[in-house]
Amino acid sequence: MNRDRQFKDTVYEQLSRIGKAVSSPKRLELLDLLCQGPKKVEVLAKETDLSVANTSQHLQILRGASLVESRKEGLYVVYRIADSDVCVFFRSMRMLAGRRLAELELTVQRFLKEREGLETVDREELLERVRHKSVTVIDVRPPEEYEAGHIPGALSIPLKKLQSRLAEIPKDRQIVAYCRGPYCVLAVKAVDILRSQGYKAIRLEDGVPDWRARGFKVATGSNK
Amino acid sequence: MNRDRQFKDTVYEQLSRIGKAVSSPKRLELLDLLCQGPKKVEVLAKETDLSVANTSQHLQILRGASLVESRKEGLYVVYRIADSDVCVFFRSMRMLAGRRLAELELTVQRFLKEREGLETVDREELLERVRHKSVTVIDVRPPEEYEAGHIPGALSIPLKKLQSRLAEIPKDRQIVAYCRGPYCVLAVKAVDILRSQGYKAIRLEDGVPDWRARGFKVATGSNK
DNA sequence: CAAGTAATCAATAAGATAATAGAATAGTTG
DNA sequence: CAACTATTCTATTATCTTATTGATTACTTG
Repeated sequence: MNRDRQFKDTVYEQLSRIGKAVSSPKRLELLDLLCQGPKKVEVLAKETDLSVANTSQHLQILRGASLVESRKEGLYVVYRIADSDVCVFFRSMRMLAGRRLAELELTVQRFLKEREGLETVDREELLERVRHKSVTVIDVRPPEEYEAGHIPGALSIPLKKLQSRLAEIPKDRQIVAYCRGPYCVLAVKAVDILRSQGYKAIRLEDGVPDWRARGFKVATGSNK
Repeated sequence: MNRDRQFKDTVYEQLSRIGKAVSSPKRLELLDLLCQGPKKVEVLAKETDLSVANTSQHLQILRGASLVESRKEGLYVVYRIADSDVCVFFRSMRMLAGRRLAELELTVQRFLKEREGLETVDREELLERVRHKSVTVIDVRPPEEYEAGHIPGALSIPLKKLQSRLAEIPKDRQIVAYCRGPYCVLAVKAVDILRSQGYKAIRLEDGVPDWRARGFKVATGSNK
């Protein structure tokens, strides 16, 4: 029955290729970023605080596991998620971690929740309001990510430009800011800024992958 | 902006605990087995062809990632999945691998499919027949796994006992054998044996976790 | 076609991981 | 309470991983 053992070893060896790919914190960060849209190596390196060489190596490991693909575009190499299933998988991993790892919840509580004053908004309710456009939604991610996919009706106001573009935001309506997902800090900061300016602002934890996973439509392209 | 970096590092570090846990082939095999039901260390060691000491270590790593739990029961330590979400996650990983990794598909084709003569049964159709009990379903896993959860109406006939219990299986009906899932060899062997004895037997790729994931009921306990 | 740029490759050192074997522990049974 | 059993712990070795650095490749652009 040695043939069975060999078969099993090969099968689980293959499965573990996916596991190995997602066993490094930096590769998970890269994957999370790529779930927001395609990106050049340089950008990924900057976002993750890695050297370009190191980023490149991690990306090749992800590519080896068929989780991402790369294509030379002009002077740059652009990496992208190989299949939307990869984002679904990443999300299921993120949610499992969120539910099972107490330390993770704690880290987030300390960093994000304290700033928002632990506001308890009903998420489903908030999503409904976003869906029915009864609130002003702003997407504070970099513009390329907005273009790659955003919540329909959302305004693209990257965090970096927020201060200078406050005039575009109505002061009398409820503002909802979102970014890459529950572990992204952009929307948290946006809410900080908006509130200090007297806006009624709130953060939506979900990112575009979460929005999509709920079966809601995602818009692409610039808002002109 | 160093505080942000620290936060991100902590978050992805946490996420990677799950990734590290599923980055070893042997741990994946253990997880797959535990998704079939709770098991003693000894049994897990035998099933995976690992030494007991080595098995114990791997199990502790899985426990460190909160994927499994252990409890001393009499003379033995019994390990079990910590939460059914873990099986859902494992399944999503298995399916991602199945879809993305060509080598995996190839390995399975070579080992399993050739024996079944590459029979092309419509899986949905087969599941329907199993669901409506218009076929005789046999569960060829060890009895403990059957007791921990099985397809309603299935007969428990462990592969080891199949030869001696052929009399219990009606010869005029279609027989469907299932085991742990798509990468388990038990049902393949059962079908081999049954066919050689003149039965109209076929293998169902799905295991109990897949059955459950489709929203179908799972029965527990022995069949008396 | 030379200079410049983005990405990758190669070599290394530090650190983590896995299997093994033997010792130790905790609990059970005679 | 001594012998036994299942599991875990410890130490060791061999094997991977990761980050770093500097060199190299593949393109583009002047």
